Amino acid sequence: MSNISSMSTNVSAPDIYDTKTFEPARCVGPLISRVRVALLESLDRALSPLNVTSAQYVILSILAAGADSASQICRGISYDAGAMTRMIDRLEQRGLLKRVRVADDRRTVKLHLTDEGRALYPEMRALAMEVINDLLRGFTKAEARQLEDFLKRMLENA
Amino acid sequence: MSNISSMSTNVSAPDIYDTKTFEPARCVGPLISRVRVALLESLDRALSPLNVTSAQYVILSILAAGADSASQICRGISYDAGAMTRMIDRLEQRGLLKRVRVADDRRTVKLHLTDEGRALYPEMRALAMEVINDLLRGFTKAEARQLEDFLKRMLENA
DNA sequence: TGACAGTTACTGCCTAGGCAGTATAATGAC
DNA sequence: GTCATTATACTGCCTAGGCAGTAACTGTCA
Repeated sequence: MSNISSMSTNVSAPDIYDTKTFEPARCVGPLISRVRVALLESLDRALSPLNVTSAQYVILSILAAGADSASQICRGISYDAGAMTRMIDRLEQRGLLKRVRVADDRRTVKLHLTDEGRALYPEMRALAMEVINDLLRGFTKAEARQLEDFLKRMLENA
Repeated sequence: MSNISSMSTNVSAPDIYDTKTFEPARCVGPLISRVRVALLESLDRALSPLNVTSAQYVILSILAAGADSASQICRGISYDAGAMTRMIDRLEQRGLLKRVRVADDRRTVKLHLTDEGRALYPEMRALAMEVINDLLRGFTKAEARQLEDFLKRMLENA
């Protein structure tokens, strides 16, 4: 039993990996990294006809989900605030959103999709969905739900 | 059914996400990214007493698994060759490995762990194993194997 | 009211990966 | 044996995120 797990619970399941058999290059760590790279590459490829990067899509999808300020988005996905300022610069220059200063709190800038952003977002979303469906090709829905559950549990453990 | 999946197989399971219910911010994509960030943060924290970063550990673990040249490692983990040159610079400066020019192929530099690297690696490996075990806290071994299987299948789909 | 802490956005600086181009060395075709 | 192709490592340039510091602003509480 690892030190870390014994700190957080004293009636725990056995550890998954043990010193004898643990192979760093074959465990879930590298697998997750490689899946993420593969996903982002596919996503960038799929979105390139729209002249949008995967990183830009991520921000827009959070905006579309209801967030409307930079700090809100940063908190939501643990994104650096400085990087966010520059990301918004790019999205604004690309014409997908605009900064709107509001009177009731003059620190914040609200982020509004432009007409082009609003028109393009459903296409991005459809392309992203295709990419993920393709990555999950051959999965049953139950397996996909279980994968989501596993990932959520890992996040809760972190 | 998505265009992409219908291209690769014509007798396929139904797509996991559909246009009506797909929520970009809640699907497996962001989950995988966040798990990866959480894993790397924990790993950096765990390795910091050894004055080693998670990225450096990754390279060393591949060396320890048998690879011994830069290009081999780059191919193995899709790592940029230019970035690798500089990564090796840092690892060499840190005293964990050394470049060794060999006579039979004078293009390549073989990478050898130094005594310090060889001595430190088992500690890194143990710390990394603890981090991953902690992230998988509460998982049964069967669940962990299934998670590995899911990730491998996604990689094969990519 | 006014000091003060917290929030928000932004900027400069640093690090690190991606990509293109280069030099050297090995390999293969003829 | 020579020449074209490929492999390997490296370099310069670009982009982008992380971090620290700053300015403007808000809310709180003495």
